[in-house]
Amino acid sequence: MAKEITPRATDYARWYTDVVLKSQLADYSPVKGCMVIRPNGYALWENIQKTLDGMFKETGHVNAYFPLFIPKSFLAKEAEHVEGFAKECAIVTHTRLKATGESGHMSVVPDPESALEEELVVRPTSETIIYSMFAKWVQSWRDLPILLNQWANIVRWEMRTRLFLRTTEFLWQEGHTAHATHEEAEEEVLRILEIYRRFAEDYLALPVLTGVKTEKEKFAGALRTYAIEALMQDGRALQAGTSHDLGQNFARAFDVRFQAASGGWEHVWNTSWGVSTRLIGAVVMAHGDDDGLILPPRIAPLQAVIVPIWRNDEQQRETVAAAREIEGRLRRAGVSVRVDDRDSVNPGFKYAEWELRGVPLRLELGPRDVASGSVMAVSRLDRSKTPLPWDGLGESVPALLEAIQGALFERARQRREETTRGVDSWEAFVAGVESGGFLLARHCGGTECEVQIQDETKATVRVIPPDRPDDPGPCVRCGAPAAGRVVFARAY
RNA sequence: CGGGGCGUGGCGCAGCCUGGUAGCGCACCUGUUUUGGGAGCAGGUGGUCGCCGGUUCAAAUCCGGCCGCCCCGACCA
Repeated sequence: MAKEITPRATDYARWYTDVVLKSQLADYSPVKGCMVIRPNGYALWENIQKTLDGMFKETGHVNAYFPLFIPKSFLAKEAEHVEGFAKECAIVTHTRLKATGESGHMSVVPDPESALEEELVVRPTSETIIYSMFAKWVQSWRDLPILLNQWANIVRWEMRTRLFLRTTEFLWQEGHTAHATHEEAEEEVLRILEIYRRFAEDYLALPVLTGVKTEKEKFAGALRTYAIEALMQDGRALQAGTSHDLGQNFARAFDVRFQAASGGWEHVWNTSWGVSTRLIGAVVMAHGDDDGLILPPRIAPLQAVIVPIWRNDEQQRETVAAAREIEGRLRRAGVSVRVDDRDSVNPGFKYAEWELRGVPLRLELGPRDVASGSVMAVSRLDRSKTPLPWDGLGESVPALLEAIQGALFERARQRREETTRGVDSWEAFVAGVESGGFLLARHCGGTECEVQIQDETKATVRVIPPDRPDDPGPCVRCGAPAAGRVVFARAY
């Protein structure tokens, strides 16, 4: 049929692209590297936003909005930050176009008269512009902490892009805070990391490892970067969220100072943290199958679809009426549900279409079910069927949805457990990288050695686990003494 | 930036080598029979063949130039 999806086993990358396009999460745009997030995809993002936004607000954060354009000079103020982002900034040089050419061959070019005195960078991230404002707003220790978040779009001119996982423009949230002490900032960074972990696991059903990034992998300008790392079905890791302890690096660059209770002037301690629309890609890759998306019920825009089935006009009236009645009950029970009563396609087509879109639960309602006062619930996970009596649907359906949520997480967790293992020799390491998954290996901590490993195997240190047990031994690559193990994998 | 592939109805492709009425599948429209796993039959709509130029009586096809996109690598959430 027209909706064929490349099987995962044939070509995982193509499978991913097929699923994203065919389930109508997104489409390619006329501009290279950019994508259109279609209603199916945007609804997912809205659910992600709603939940995370609530978690941020519960922990005292407030939303604000800073401009898209940043003075070019700002990017140069923090040494490591320039290094990290200079190569991928879009830059605005003119403020208007002018028409050229003759009729029939008209074109537009930047009007040389309108060249900007100071060119503007389209934000690749907002530390610089936000901390320039903090400098203005902070005077006293009483002004701290500042706990801000913004929902925004940003632009990073990457060389190679992939739907949701890496696009030129993407949507994200970026939290930015300022604190009086390093301890307080570090607490904040860990609080957010925990929010990310909880969100990934409890809502996206994505088991994640948390930990610290190495010097090589940390955010440009940070003292230290924490991250959550998820594992995709093909055995590659995906960084799903980061939380940075920025120390006083930006505070010094932008002169964000406050007068302490003791009277002296001190620089603030900043943190920044973010997750992006990449999370949608993570959900697709972690849970989907050869029939399409599988969405975790807690963030699925549509949790259940009711498919009435009929053979004649009378049955059609009967089953559709019953479907509407059930739809009403489920809505009152807080379930996101709709009836698919289209007469233009047959039930089999509807099954395939809703499976492609990842709706967790299908409720089939034919004459037999109407006669018995029940519906046939079919799980998107494994197509297992459960007949449910109409009485009690307000409880049985939410219970089934929760069961699917749990099973989805458990399945992903098992996949990770099965492909997470310790390796001690370089041979085992190389072979392990090839077969995918997380490798627990000793590493000396040297950046050069880490680069060497990446060059040779494409694997990188994903995280250094927190509170890792002492497990001294030789570095898996260079043999130098290592205190313990870190997590390696090939990553997206 | 390096390597590979591709631009032909909405989508996926054939035709190009060897120039001569633009074709197939899906989708779409109409009718009809269907409807518990992607329906059958009949009839239909829709294309300046990526763009510019050249050769020729004649170009989707041959030649030159340009543009764009996708995939693989280095950079990255």
